[in-house]
Amino acid sequence: MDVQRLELLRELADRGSVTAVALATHRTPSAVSQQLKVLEREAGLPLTQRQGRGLVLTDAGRALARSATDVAVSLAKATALWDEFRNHASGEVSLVTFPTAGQMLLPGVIKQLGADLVLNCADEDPELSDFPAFTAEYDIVLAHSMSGQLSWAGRGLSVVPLMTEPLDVGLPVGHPLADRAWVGPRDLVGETWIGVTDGYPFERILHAIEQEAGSRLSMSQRFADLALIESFVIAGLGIALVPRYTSGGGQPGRVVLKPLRGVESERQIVALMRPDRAERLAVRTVVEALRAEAARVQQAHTAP
Amino acid sequence: MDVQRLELLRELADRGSVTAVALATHRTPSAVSQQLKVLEREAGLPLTQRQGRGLVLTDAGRALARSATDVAVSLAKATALWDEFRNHASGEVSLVTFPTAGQMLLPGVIKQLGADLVLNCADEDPELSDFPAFTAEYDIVLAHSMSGQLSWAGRGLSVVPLMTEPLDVGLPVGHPLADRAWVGPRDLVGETWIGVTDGYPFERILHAIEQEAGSRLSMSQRFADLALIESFVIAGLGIALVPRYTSGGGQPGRVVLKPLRGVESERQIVALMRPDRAERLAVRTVVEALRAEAARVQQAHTAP
DNA sequence: TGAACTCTTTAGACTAGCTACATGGACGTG
DNA sequence: CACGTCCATGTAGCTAGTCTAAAGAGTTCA
Repeated sequence: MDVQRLELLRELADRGSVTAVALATHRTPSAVSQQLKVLEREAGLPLTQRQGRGLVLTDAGRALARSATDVAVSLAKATALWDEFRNHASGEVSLVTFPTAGQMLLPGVIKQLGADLVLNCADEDPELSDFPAFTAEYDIVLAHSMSGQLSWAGRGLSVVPLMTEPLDVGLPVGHPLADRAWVGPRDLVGETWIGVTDGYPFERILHAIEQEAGSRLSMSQRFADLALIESFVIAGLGIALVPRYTSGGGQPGRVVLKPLRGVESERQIVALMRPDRAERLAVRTVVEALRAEAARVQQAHTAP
Repeated sequence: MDVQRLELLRELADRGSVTAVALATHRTPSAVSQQLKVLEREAGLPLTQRQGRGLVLTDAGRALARSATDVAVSLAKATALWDEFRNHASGEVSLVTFPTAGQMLLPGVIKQLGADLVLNCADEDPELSDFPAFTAEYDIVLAHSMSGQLSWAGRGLSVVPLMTEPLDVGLPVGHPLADRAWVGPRDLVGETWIGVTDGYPFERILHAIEQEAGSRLSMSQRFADLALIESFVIAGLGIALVPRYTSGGGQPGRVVLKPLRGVESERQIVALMRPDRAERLAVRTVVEALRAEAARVQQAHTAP
């Protein structure tokens, strides 16, 4: 029984097609197909079956793929162990982030890391994204969710919480509410809102405000990009929900933030990983740096 | 990083020499040496070092070998899983026992097992043996110890308790104590004992009796083989400690057994295994059969 | 029906790991 | 102190397993 073949099965479970697995593992589809066939012959029972022009796993195949994860985890632990003996987090780590978290955390993280650890970052628009799917492609996926609502639980992924970021109400300078210490749902009725694109997680909070205030909010625009939203707020075209630590990325200091009370208004920022990749020393080092940086950012905002 | 190579390192940790590893894995010493060299180059740090004409592991090597066990365990779990899917415990299982346990349990166990599971048994004299060492060679090692005193704990082995067997005092027919319901340490002063070979675990109990009774026991002979001891008891040459369920293997019914009170007098019979081998479905099946048979034997002795 | 896509088959090349044999220290002995 | 023995390691060549490349077979969609 061979680990490489098991790994291939696991990749197939994650990626869903032989071609995708081949692409990901730098092989030809033929090689993958052959190896899966050998595995199946060794197992003595069908692990895959054709469906249309694609290939899907049988129950047995899925079960085996799941236990292949355990193998990968213990293997990763072993390599991590010897990396620790050399104290030297080797290799490259890839990471995807949604824009605001990247802007908030990554510059500080990269400064923390040593020269022999290369961190390759990319960003993806969060509205469109199925965060867990990215774990196949990247070592670390920075994801966000509303508090409590962990949509990716129970998928067999490692989840490391990094920070909880409050979502404030962003107002233009000179707005009637701008000299208040905080605002509540009832204060916000009648305002024009700059909303987020459908499916974006902030939406839930806007709905909660409507619920509390007992009337619908008027939504003039829908954007995904925070800097764009802020520019509209600054121009006096409406108010918006804005993550507290990330605000001001575009034009610093020109949006007035007011804490929102009466509605739970915060987002969780977490790192999502495949369990085996989470064991790599290099990955663990980056995650630790992310946590440290997140704590630093949070500290910097609460201290003054 | 390759699992096979890790496995080799683990074997080296267990067996202590390249030649032994080669022998055990059906390879030439050269092949083993080459693979270890590759592993060392991959690891980037020395895993072994020469000592005299042999080879010993460095600290890093030992640590890595330990984590190799985890890999082997998860791999064994995976193969066990697919054996379960076929419901078919495949292959051969090897087992060593000390004579009395074998006589008590093995015939019943082998009857329980299906035809497609081959159980290869061997026996070893317990007095001489370092039980854990046998786990390198055999899948299952039947071992015994006095209650509580588990000499093999913490060596990273799987231990499955099978039964606790009382150790009674064996008397010849017509002995003055033969009509008593039980005997205590003070009853035994002045008797001539047939003892066990030095280092044999029963010895502890004899010492405890001496302690309780406050005088030394006179020990006329020292044997390892139970049938031999019993033949001496039957001949009226002395009395002896005899495991209750195993007694009478030679000449049934001619030794009178009396429970011993006032001194804890029992032995634990356990199955010892390497953790990875313990995961194999075939091995688990045999262990289960052993437990069932042990329970049956114990039942048969307590019911009437 | 044919174009596009996916998996599989086949044939051939390459490479990793094995054996066989030779080499070089370390230990024990006459 | 030289000799045989034991153990690990180099070297050369072979084999088996795994890859690529190219053709084939089945499915989907226009």
